[in-house]
Amino acid sequence: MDAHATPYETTVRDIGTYEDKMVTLKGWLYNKRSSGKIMFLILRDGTGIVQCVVSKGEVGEGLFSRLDKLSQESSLIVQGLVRKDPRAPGGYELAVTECEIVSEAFDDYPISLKEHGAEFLLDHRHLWIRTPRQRNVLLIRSEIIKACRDFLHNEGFVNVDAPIMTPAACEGTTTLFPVEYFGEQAYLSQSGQLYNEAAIMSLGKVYCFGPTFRAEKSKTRRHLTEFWMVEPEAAFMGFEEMLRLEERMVCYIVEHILNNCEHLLREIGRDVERLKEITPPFPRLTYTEAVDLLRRKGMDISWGDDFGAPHEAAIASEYTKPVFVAHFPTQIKAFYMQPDPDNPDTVLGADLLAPEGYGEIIGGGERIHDYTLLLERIKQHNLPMEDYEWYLDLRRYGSVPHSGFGMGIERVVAWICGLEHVRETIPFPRMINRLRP
RNA sequence: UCCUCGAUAGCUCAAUGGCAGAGCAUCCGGCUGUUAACCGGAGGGUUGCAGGUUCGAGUCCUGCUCGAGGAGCCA
Repeated sequence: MDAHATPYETTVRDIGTYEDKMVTLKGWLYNKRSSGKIMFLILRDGTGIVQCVVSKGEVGEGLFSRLDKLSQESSLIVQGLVRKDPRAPGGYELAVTECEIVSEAFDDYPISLKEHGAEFLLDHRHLWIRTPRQRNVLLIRSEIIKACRDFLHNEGFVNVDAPIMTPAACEGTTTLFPVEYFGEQAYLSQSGQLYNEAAIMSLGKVYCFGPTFRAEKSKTRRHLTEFWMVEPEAAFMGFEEMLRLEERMVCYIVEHILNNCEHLLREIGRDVERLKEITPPFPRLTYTEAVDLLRRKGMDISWGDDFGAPHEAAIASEYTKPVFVAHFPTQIKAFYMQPDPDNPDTVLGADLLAPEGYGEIIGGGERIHDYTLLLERIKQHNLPMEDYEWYLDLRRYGSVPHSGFGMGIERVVAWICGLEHVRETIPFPRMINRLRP
């Protein structure tokens, strides 16, 4: 192939299929290493990173010196010959014949290839996401979301989306973000569950997938104020059936990521062998068994206490797979939880705790379907009756047993990627003291 | 809201109460196979803010601001 042939337009990902052919690549200058007469431009294009070799003899004095002055993150259209070379990272490199500088970047690009602190990186999140590691995490997030949707559609679930602006608390527990709504007080949604319960009476099996908002002043590596949740809900689905659905869904996601993103995981240093152990069935504990386990481990907890983060961590550390903790005491759970017929002091609710210290990734359960009992619980919890009339309608007109759960996407991404903090799992994290960029 | 820790060059960090420094980045120069390239040179500072102790404070004390980790709450 001679250098004057019309080049193929391609991407770094596919460059191997164009060995010894002329191609053009469009991207950004990630790094540059330069010698007197030979220069290495490290180009990234969104699909990968490739080394472009520029020799003064090949491109001439003029282009060589212009490229030699090029600043980090300048945008380029590079033309050259694809060569296989063991010295090149990735195995292939581009022998540059021509290069068009699309836009020369200012020479003070803040993200260097050296280490930076969390605050600095978050202040520059709009640029930080260009780095290979952040790109990989966002790609894996995208694939996890795709896997959730594929799985649920394969299982016959219909996507219905719940409103973001709502008149009242879903559970009346966590702090909500207030929004002024034409003179009325509204709140950003903290869950789509109640609306899902309406939708299943129309469609049978549904899920919503959207952002949720909690104004809690949490300052931990597991919390965001704006996070994404997938919430499946199904009519006639019992508690046991729901647990098996959760198990299949988590395994499907992990399998999808191992099949499609294993190289991305390895690049960011994830031990993929730990993920290969994620197969059904998941271990199960009742709340009562979990309390016994914690007491045997010397922790100070009594039956009826809610679990804190250290308790969850202690339970999860006993297993290499996610573990269900089920049948919590009624008094520490939400008003809509269905009592366990075998033990009315507990509910048909379960949390799924991820391994390796990532904590709760799913919370769910069977909902109360009896009108009288639900009415009683709404009164017990002092919830504003007028806001729940429509919810009670669902029990007045053809109520059926039903169950559902919510899975926090960022926590799943953090677990699968093996990240220290959920702030890296979402393009632009919102936290207690971070609204920008 | 509480507990713990921190804040020094654009970035990451060092400096026994005694001259404010290094690496990277930037700019200038050198180098034909670099791998977070390397070598030489230059510029770059209200040590978070306000007080205090001291002959002398980046360093010690008080208050404040901002941040990090954790708790509570949760997915």
